[in-house]
Amino acid sequence: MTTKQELKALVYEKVAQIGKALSSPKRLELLDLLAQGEKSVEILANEAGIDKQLASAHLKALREARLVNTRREGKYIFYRLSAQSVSRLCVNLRETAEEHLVELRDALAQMTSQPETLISETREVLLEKARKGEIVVIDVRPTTEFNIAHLPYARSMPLTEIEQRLAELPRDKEIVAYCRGPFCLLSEDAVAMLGAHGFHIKRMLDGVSEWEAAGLSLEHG
Amino acid sequence: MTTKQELKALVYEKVAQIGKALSSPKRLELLDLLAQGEKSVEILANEAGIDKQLASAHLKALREARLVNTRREGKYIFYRLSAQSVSRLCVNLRETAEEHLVELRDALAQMTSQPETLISETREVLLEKARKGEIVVIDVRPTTEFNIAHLPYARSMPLTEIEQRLAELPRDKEIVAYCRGPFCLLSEDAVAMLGAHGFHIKRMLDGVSEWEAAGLSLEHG
DNA sequence: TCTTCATTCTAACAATCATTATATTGTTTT
DNA sequence: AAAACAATATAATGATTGTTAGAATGAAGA
Repeated sequence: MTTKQELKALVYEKVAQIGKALSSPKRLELLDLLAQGEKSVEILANEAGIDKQLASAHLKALREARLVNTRREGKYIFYRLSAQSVSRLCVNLRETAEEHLVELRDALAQMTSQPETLISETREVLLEKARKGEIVVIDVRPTTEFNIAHLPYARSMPLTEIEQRLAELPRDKEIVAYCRGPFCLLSEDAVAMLGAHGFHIKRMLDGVSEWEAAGLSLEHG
Repeated sequence: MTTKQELKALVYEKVAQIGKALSSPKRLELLDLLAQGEKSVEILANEAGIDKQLASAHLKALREARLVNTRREGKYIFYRLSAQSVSRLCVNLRETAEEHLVELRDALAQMTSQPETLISETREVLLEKARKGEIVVIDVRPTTEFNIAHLPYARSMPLTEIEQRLAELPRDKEIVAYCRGPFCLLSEDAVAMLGAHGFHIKRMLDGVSEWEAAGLSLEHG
């Protein structure tokens, strides 16, 4: 028979298993990517900049912690977050890290070349401006990710296509770019590019996870 | 010069550091204890059932992740959570673990000898009943923890003192006991003891962290 | 100085990591 | 159907890191 004390130890062990899953930088990066929608191992490996078998090993750890699920489609295996609560936990972890670790805040500040291009409005104000058409919100992630979920009133404008599609963007309005979240560099690149072409471009750090974790709703499809 | 890619890796590394802090069962137990209020290393070691140098080592890891702070008072060094966001993160981690790991739910169910003594009301209903005096809420943690923070309308009735203080408890009303949280065994013991004496006793799994994380307010002092 | 509380150091052991090589599984071709 | 192929998964490796217990060191108070 298992004593209460042993059960208590077991219970903490299980929670620690989730903690362990969140204790590797690469796994956190994979989770951030998965928060954008389901992806195959190959895509995840490419986007995280690691090789396939390493990605597979990390994904196995995440699967054993039940943070992700899989689905087979032909040769490919698609991974996805097993629930929305997982992305909320990731956001919570990141926010707590940001709150407590100065080095993290410093590194994040260094990642933004032009801090003056960061928007300062609250999410609600931004949403209202977008609704009224006073600003144009562009989603610079790949189209597939946009199609799964995106911010209200956002227009899909993948970083890879921006230069060919400059004509679609207004020159008299402020443009706000966003991407996968505060650690993603896509919107940073978009700001550099559109800024060089003379647009009024700013960026926001939220991705869909952060937006949703703040209690705001997304658009799908 | 550090490239953007290196900064990105650094940033994930820092978040993973928080994850690492949360990846050991003993550290999670220490955090749960600290969520009740500040405690010295010796007290923490005793309550977690480990020796001082091990407690000290784990606390060092938590301190390096900036999840806890210290304060010296004479010979003693008191540790405390560095912010309320830390206990919220712990609750979030535990809830996500509970949601995803069946083994955890099973173990938790086994920890409760009499599942029928678990209350089923929502927090709001319980609060209202306590306000009206329809039930008596008892806090079975040590008095020091009660004094730092406790649930509204709760009465301090440490497990160690219950048997001497039976006369203070009503026999015609439902009594609801709570302790440090869902993994704590104090309220379970209180139910066994008061049940044996013929009281209408139930327990709730919330501790002060869970209560507060649910957006409800606590009483202090 | 002696006692108590806490930390640090050390060393053994266990767990985790990235890498390389090999195996599995399902698809396509013949 | 068998063979070749592509996408993942697993196994084995050495390097690194984490855990733990014991002994030694610090720091404060009596």
